[in-house]
Amino acid sequence: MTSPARKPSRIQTENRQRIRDAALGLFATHGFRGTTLDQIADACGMHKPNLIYYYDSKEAIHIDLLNTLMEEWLSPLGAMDAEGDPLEEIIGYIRRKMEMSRLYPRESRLFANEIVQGAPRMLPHLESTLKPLFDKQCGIIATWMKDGKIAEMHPAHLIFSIWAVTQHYADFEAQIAVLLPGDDKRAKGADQFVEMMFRKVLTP
Amino acid sequence: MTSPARKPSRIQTENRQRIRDAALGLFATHGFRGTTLDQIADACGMHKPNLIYYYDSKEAIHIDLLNTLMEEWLSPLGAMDAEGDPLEEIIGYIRRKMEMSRLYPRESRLFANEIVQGAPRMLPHLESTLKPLFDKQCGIIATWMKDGKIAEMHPAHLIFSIWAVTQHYADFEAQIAVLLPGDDKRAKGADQFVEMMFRKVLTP
DNA sequence: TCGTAACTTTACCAAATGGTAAAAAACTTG
DNA sequence: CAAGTTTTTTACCATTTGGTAAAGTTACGA
Repeated sequence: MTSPARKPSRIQTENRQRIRDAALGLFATHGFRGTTLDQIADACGMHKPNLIYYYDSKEAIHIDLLNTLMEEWLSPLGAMDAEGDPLEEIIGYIRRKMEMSRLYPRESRLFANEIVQGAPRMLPHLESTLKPLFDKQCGIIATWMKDGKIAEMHPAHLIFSIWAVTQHYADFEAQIAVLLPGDDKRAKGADQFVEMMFRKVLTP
Repeated sequence: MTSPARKPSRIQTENRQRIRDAALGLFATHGFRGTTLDQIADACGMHKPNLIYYYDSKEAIHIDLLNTLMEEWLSPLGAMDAEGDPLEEIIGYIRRKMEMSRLYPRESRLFANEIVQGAPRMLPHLESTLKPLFDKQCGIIATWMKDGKIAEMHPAHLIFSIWAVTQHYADFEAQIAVLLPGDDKRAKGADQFVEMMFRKVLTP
């Protein structure tokens, strides 16, 4: 009873992408319930029933977005290499996370919304995809610590604090913009601060 | 044209509180648009029109919540005392923030939702209430640094990182629960990690 | 180029939702 | 306890919203 699953046409690929791009911005700033199909249709210059032609439902768009983006969102974590220099591997990870916060704030906020609200559509994905990767990288970090390459601490909480600090700049940008106006050197100052902070924490 | 503004009756005070309490939990987990008046009415055992008797609109409930809670939410920041011991003042602040993350996760998520979505109903309040306090406390921290009591760094980014790390435990609890199961000693481990981390960062 | 499959548009619908009107009930106070 | 005020309930409404039906249009391979 499953559909033939033929290769999607050029138009299909393009339009699905247009929909995802429009939906990403809207879901990120208004949340799932706060975004309407009409808004998405407007934002990508399509008509509402056309959306449903490409996606079964509003929820299907949301789920597809989460699934599509999760992979690349997590890729920097997996890039931490057990063979590399411990301190530089972690600092490199932090730099990439800061860069992502700046380049992809929509993605950051999409996940922030989802998880703040209890991850109703992502919990299984967290279990199956994030958890194993997380455990593996925690293991690598633990080894580095045992070998005395970096200071000893709870690896999981270390990763939490990296996520918290780096993503904060994307997720809470509205607040930061009020408290630290004059956006010129804000990003640079943030980068420098965060790197200094974690270097200090990680140095044995 | 303003109403007489008589002292609210006992029933009024009680019922407004009931409404706020129910709405807090719902707004925190489903966001503003994701929460319906019917849900709030259900959660506090009242009928929908009764809510409107006490609050002009759904938005009025939300705004009242934000305004009511902002004060106590920020109070620990203001409690940092210029006369106290610098390191212990900041660590004390961090401890209070961790405690609040544990005791009042609903409040934390309410603000997280609001700010992730661009603070549509709170921007003026951030400008008028948070900004002055923030600037003042940044000044105190800067003085401590100049006096060599704690390590030198950008005070604003220091506060951001404290907010990020402490609130992360409330706002992203769903994710943390997946990645670090066995909730027994989680809170204690988090407290110890965060305190260790900032002590290290702040020590000159 | 012709026929068919893929895609788009128009018109529509049922349910959900924020809110109102007004009657009924409960409480307060002289 | 009676009169007036506050609070609660019932019935209702207009709009919004996710989604459908089906006709119309375009793209594309034989």
